[in-house]
Amino acid sequence: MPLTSPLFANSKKPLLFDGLSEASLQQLSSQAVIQNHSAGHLLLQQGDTPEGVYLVLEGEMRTMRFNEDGAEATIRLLQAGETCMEAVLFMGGPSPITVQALTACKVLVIPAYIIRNHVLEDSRFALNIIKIVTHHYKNAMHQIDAMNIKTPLQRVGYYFLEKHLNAGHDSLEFTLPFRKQTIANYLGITPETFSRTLKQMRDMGIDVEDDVIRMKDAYRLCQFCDSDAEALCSHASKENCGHCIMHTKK
Amino acid sequence: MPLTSPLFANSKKPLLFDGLSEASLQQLSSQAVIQNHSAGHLLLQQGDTPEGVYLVLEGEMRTMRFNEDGAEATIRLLQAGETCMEAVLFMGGPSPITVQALTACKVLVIPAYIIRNHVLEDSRFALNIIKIVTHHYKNAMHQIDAMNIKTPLQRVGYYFLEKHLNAGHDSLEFTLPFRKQTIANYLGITPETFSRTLKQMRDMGIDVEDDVIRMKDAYRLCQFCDSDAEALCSHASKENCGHCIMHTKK
DNA sequence: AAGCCCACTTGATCCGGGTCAAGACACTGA
DNA sequence: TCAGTGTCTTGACCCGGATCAAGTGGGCTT
Repeated sequence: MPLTSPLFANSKKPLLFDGLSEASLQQLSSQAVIQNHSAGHLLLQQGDTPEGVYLVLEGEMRTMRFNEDGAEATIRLLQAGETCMEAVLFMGGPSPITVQALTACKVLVIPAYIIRNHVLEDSRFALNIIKIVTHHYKNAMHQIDAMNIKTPLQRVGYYFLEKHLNAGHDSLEFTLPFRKQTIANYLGITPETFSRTLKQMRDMGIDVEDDVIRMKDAYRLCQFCDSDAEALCSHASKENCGHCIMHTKK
Repeated sequence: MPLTSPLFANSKKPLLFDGLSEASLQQLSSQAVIQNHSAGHLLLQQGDTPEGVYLVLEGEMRTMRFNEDGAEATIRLLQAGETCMEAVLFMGGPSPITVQALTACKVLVIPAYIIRNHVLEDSRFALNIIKIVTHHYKNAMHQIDAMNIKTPLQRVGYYFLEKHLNAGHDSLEFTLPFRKQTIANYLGITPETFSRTLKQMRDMGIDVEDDVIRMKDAYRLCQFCDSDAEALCSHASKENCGHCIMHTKK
């Protein structure tokens, strides 16, 4: 299963492989296999030994944690082109997370021992792993303070702001990448509360029609900005944009 | 500032330096400096560019995130021998976290460029970084599901279980490593709720006297176990310990 | 077209943890 | 010895989001 094949036609090349030599890619892909899973299937459960890194080729997946009493917390939501379990392979011990297919999925599995060996052999690959894990960690920190100190409106607002910046600051429209109840769980709120929060959004000039979000102007989400989002904002460099909460507070 | 000096007399050698050659340690320490900070001082604020990795030599620190309205969420609590900012250096962009001295502190600072270069030169160092960051990430995931799905009693119980396993399963006593309000904030609850939760603990045979926790027997915390804690439990290998919730549920 | 399913919305109620306020207790220093 | 200070505890109240329940509407099958 050569990684040079047009596997990533529909998505950008995974960061995991960024800047690697052909030989390096060969070695990584030598033992990789493709799996197909149906919606809802659990690829790996909390407590299991992880078999390797999963790269989503098609479909949607999520990583999560289960409670004894059945409650669940979503850690990450993955789309095609994204990987998971890179971090878990280096934690030692059983997997702290469960991996679930949200829709029918096609995934590429790179065995654990290949990954672990390759880190020591290719320093660029090691750097890629570090970058990916730190990125996940950053998101996790956002989740933590969201749960801790933010109201549902702020959580949804920040989530929207990320999607908005991702679509380009000047686009007044973006689409929710997952089902609403999936996003709600990721944000640590119930679908009911999410729905009620969307109503508040409408009162703030942010129109919600099914999964399409339309803003009256590009600054409607500025009140949810923080220093991390600001770093992604194309208007932030203009010294004082006059909108962003980062600039208006004294 | 040679890292081979008796800097770590009071604590175990940091994982960051584990298995490194003398030459490698030399290179890392060549530009390192020692700083002293008083209690409450902010070594680095959200949005700043991180200067390097902080290694706590003496005292206590924490990493956290601030809200616009002043609320704060603790990400990590650090004691002597622990490091922070390794992850942030590889995230790109400004620091998403604030670093604060909880008590008077002595810290060793290793400049960012030294760390970033060294990852590419010493694969063992890269592996250490990966292990540290994944470990932080694992803790972050625990925090996320704790905020999401656990009651205060469960959060405190799990925190206690970790400390208990850390002190050795057969020790019936352990000490809270930080002030109660500090731990409360880390767990995402108020000091009042933490205090009330401790009262519930007493009813469950777990005595709390100031910062010393005494259990009637070694199995009082088993109900808070999960697959991650189980991996650290010396009694888990006995097929079915008959206490742990992991074994008693069908 | 009818019936069903599913995602989402809306309404009504409830309760857990936050908030505010006061009290208990240890430690400090004059 | 006795204020003064800070941490922790306890009590009373309140509110926001979870929960439970019902309603809406689109898409599917038969």
